[in-house]
Amino acid sequence: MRIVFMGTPDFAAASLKKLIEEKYEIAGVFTQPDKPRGRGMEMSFSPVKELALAHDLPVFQPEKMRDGTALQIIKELQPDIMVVVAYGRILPDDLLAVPKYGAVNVHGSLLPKYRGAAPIQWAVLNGDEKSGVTTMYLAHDMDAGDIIYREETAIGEFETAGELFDRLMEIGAALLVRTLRDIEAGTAPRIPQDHEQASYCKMLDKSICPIDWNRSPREIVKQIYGLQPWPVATMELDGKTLRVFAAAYTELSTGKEPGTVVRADEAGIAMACADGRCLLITELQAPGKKRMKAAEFLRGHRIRTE
RNA sequence: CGCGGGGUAGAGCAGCUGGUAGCUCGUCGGGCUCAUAACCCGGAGGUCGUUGGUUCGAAUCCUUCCCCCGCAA
Repeated sequence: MRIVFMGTPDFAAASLKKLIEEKYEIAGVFTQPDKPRGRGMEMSFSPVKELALAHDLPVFQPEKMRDGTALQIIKELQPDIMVVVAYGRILPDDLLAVPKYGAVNVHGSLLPKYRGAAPIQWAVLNGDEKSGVTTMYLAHDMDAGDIIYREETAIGEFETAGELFDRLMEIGAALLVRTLRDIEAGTAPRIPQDHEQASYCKMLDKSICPIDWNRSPREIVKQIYGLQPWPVATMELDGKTLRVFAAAYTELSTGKEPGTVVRADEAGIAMACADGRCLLITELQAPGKKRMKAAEFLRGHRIRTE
């Protein structure tokens, strides 16, 4: 199997790494163009590019997918199949049609649920009990191709999207290998998606960070853990915006308005939520500071409780 | 030179309109109590990130560099 791999972030790099370990022939690697990023705006390579370079694989970073250059490159590389994992680009149909076996994709959700940009985070944000990975053939519509394999995994009550991400990318890498093996052997299934059941998720942005204390403790917990490592849930306290990293349930109840600080001690900062229930904030970060336990934060910050 | 915040005792912070370093917690010793993350008394612990400068004198003003953090991607 001669493969052209397309991907950009860590999630994709995990799959590429697996393919390399499994001795697949990688004809070329596509990844997003280098961009200045990080503090100081220094140029940096994508995780996929770093990995590809470390293994002397040819790297391609076309700015545009539809001006013919990408198609030309693919044709010259003559892949049997294309593997696309979180590449960050919509691929034109003529490109997908080049390889004999077409193009397969690893997606971080149990399709047809959560098509789109941030499926893993949304599974956590919505409080789902389980998530998973799907391998499928790429089709014209985003994440709508025929399913090959799916593998489920349970989501921990206090698992962050980042942690689930790490788990799914390993599961995805293994599932990808199995998928490729069976495609080559001709035994891979091809199951059309039930488009009626499809749901789409939006890309995350900071507008969903502020915590709405009128929601239930569990909804807020899921918001806190689903928005890590980025963009991180926030709360207002003494006019400052604190980033919230961890919370715990508590039996404490109150008659106070949602958003009121009910108690602040070693255990954490108890905030009033919906229906008189409370949520204990246990780890946070103040502007310009690093993240710390609520108990540590309280040593230097007097908080009024009501 | 992308923008901004910060580096003060083990931890979290105050002091920063210049004049011999302070608070909370922890820690150590003692006391009190049937008892407690309780309370009281006392102690230890700091080259105030680094370099140079201004000054009679700098944590506090200016300068060099290092590190941490947020925005932006």
